Amino acid sequence: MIFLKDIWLKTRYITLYGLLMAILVFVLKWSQWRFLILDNALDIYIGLIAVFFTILGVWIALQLVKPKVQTVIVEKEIYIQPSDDWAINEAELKKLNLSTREYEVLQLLAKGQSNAEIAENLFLSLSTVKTHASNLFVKMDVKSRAQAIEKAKRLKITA
Amino acid sequence: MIFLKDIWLKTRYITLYGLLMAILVFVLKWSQWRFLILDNALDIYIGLIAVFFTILGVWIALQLVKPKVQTVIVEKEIYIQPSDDWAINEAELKKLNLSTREYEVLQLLAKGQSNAEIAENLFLSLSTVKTHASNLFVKMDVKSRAQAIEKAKRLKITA
DNA sequence: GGGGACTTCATACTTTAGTACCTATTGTGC
DNA sequence: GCACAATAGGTACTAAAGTATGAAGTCCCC
Repeated sequence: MIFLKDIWLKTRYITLYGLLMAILVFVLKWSQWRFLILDNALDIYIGLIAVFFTILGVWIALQLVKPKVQTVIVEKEIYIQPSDDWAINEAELKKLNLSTREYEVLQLLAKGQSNAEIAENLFLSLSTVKTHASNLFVKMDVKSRAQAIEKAKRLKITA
Repeated sequence: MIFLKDIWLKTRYITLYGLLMAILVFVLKWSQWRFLILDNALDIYIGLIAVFFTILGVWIALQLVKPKVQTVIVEKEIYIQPSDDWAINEAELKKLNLSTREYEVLQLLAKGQSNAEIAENLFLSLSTVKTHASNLFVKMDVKSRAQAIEKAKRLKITA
């Protein structure tokens, strides 16, 4: 049913337009006899159609117009330590023998993110993040994320 | 002349629309004779008008409608080199306006200690440590000890 | 001497974190 | 093909962390 709803949402305007056209054709077919009798009324007839379809066109356009996206850039101060000693990094990192995913989790964890936030950022479930974090703590020989952050910062193994 | 130009700019769409209508009426008046002969062609005639005015409506709407503006705020990170590595410490610390006890708690917290451990080290109850920590987080504008540690290390306000 | 901070502690509660254990899939190397 | 590591995810539980609110004492300053 979700599938059908999706199609409806994507094609609703076209569908509505089609239906309107169909109804209109029917109305015209039925009403043209009256107008053919009152031959002089053709101008009015045409005028009404013109107005109607103009309004319809305006309406369609209003529905379809894509909102323009205006980007506002807000400056945000970020303090970062000037990288002087920049090598211990690799050596200590290898010792820990972390897997790719574990390291990725550590990166975000060391930025102070919660498990839920990490899960969102890495497109993982909360369970998986917890599993990775738990394994990470064992490998790093720490007992909490707080200690993990402290150690990561101390060993300079964070990006 | 500027005055005239101003009026033109403000009313150009309406004027153009009026002109188009006038031309159309003329064309219709002239052409209806032919269509009245080919009576069966009325449907096609109506159809063409419908399509034409729909398109016209869309065009008018696109010209007149103010674009929907959707504002997206993007944070631009500006990396600031903390001036001289080992003095910001004091400056940043003062900004936070921490009390003595809060700062002591922060010290241990930033070493990765749990609330219980901090309580032991400072001879406080767990409640008190939690209270200090909570107030600390407010002053530091963070939401968890993880963020507090990260920020403390980044600002270099730990002993 | 009263108001305002800081400090200490408590209770009650909600939310995260963390652990343990299990299933399942996908590459990689032997 | 199969073992193995890595990845992803689930349930169920316990343990911390964090919030809210209130109470009480100390110290200092106007």
